[in-house]
Amino acid sequence: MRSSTQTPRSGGGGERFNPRTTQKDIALAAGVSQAAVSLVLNKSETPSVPDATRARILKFAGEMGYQPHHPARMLRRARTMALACVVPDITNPFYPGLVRGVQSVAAPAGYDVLMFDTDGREEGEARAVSWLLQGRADGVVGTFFHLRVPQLSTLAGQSVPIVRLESRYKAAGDLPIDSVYIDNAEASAAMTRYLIERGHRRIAMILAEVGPSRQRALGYAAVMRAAGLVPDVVTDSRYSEESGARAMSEILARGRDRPTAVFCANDMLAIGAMVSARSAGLSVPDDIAIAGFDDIPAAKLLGLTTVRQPEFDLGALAARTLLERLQPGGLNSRGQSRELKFEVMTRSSA
Amino acid sequence: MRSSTQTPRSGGGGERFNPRTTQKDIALAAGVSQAAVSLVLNKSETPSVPDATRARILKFAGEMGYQPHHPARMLRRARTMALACVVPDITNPFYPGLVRGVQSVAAPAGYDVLMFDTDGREEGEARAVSWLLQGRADGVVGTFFHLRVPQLSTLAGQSVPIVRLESRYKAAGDLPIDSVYIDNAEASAAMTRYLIERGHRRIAMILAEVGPSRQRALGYAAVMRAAGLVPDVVTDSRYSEESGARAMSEILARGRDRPTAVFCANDMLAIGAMVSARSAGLSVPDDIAIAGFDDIPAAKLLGLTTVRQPEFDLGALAARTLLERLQPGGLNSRGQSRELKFEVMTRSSA
DNA sequence: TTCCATTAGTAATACGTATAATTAAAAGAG
DNA sequence: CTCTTTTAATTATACGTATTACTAATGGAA
Repeated sequence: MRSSTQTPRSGGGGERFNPRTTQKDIALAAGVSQAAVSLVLNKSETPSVPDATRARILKFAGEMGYQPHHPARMLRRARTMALACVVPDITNPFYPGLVRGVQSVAAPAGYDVLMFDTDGREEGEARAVSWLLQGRADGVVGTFFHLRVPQLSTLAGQSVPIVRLESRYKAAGDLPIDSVYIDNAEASAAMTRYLIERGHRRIAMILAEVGPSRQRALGYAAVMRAAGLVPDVVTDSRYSEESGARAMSEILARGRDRPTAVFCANDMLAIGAMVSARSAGLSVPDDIAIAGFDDIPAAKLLGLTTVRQPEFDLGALAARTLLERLQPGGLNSRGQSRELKFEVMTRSSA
Repeated sequence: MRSSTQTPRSGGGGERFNPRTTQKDIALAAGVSQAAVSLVLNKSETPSVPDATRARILKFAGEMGYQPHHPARMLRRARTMALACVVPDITNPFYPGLVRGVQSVAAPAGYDVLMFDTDGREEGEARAVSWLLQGRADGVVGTFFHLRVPQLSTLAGQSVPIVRLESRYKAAGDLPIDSVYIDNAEASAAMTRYLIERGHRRIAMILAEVGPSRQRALGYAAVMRAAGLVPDVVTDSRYSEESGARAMSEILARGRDRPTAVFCANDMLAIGAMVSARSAGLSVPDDIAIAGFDDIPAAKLLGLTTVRQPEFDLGALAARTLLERLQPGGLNSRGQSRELKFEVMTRSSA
């Protein structure tokens, strides 16, 4: 019999790292089989294990600091207990808000939240999909600017439910792809009406190339035309401060017949526009009014008039929808599209 | 022989979900063993597999849309290819910045980034540790307000390297626990000197109970005393806007002999303080000057004088440190403490 | 005594992958 | 023609867990 000291397999080179405690180790210590350990650790009632043995196993598990090995569990249970959030840009404070909403529902249900940043580009979204195809999450909350249902169907076809953050109602399909949204066109229309009420006639809109800009532009243009005004749209590439500043400079470069109000497709653009206008020596809102979309935390601080999108609630609703899908049989129903309400937040910038 | 249609095991109940393609499926299709498939897919040169077979395997893998099963890989390789970020509060924009820094290094190296929110409470930090003990990440970048090295050593003892975000130089220990920091006491001293230079004599400081407040208070108090002034500290519970507003109300309630400047332990507190001062009818900086710490994006927009902490670079440095640790033999060296430089950003609020 | 039910477990297997150990066949050396 | 080497693979195993199917021992009923 070899020496029975407690150092299982520490190499000769001064290793000071303990190997992880497994169910096998506990089984050995308690003189039972690994299966017995697994039963005791997982089931609250174990008919086949008497209380004495049960207690012994639990005692050793505690003493040896047992922690279940997550990767092994994922493999065995075919469940990762994780939900993924696919977002275009974590830097945009709208998305951390969304993620918190997801977390607020996921955490109590025992789910982790993973984040994947697509950078708003098609290639990034494609990478997100193949990343998810590797079985990393049980469900996805995602903002996809480029991919449509066909490209997402590979994922949904692998029984990974998806909830998209959309900009309008989406008809149901066969696959477990749901959506949550606020009516972006109507929200945009409401903001445009507000600006017109405030007496503005020349109202420009700054858009980005992708994402919800299309719906937001639709509502704006409809109201403008209905009021006998001419829509005036400037499109820059991204939803960033830089894009907003650039678009605003372009607008200001027009000189005297420039608009009296600028409605930006999101708050990041609006902040960029504000900074640009101020550094051109203009006062907001006296010389030029500015409005945004999303109501990120900074909007309140800056007095930015904007459309409040309930990002936390959208995230929470999306997560709840996913959890329903993950119940037994939850994958069989058709896609749902769930609407939440927006609110026009009137502040000092318009 | 049973029917050999391509529908492996679709239940009778109208299932429309494909099972995932595994190496075994490819092996079957290509008429080789699973091991051959694994070799071809993982090694760029396979002496034992001729080019023809290799090509056939790759062709089938492509056609069948093979994606490696991440959980199985984690189990087999004993590597998760993920780094964890443990943060007190994702809502504080300092931390998304840190996370982006981590991602900027992790992603090119093939690592995912997981986020865990401790809510700044000891219990949350403990939960983070046991979560990590389940083998979910290969390394950790963490901000721990409560846990000290002994509590973290279980993790480090499991060969999970840790990089702490610290507020000062930390002496090396035996375990693979490193730290990155800016000299918080010195940064705080610099800001205090700046406020004194600007003519302030009655300077208060708003602190939170935990975290870097101690070091920041130290630098402030030292400079105040050296200038023959009396340190004046108000401590609230958290690093939040609400705490800042509450502390500021308390200060303003003092009436006429209130301070002329308030230095807040971070920007969230400072923003709360600003809002509170303004809603009390005071002008910033004319009636009361306000300074913060961190330089979150909103600080620039609001004109908040603050200490710039290079959060992105801190995250990137932390991630690089982890990746070094994850190289073979990287766990054997002693803990390092790496310093980055701060900068006092003077804006309109002070 | 024989049979069955209960008690208290254990052995075996599967999840998908990576890799070490092994082998069968073909090619070349002597 | 035999022996060795190379080629082209295969088989077996392990990672840690969960679960199904099985078994050995005991106790009581008929």
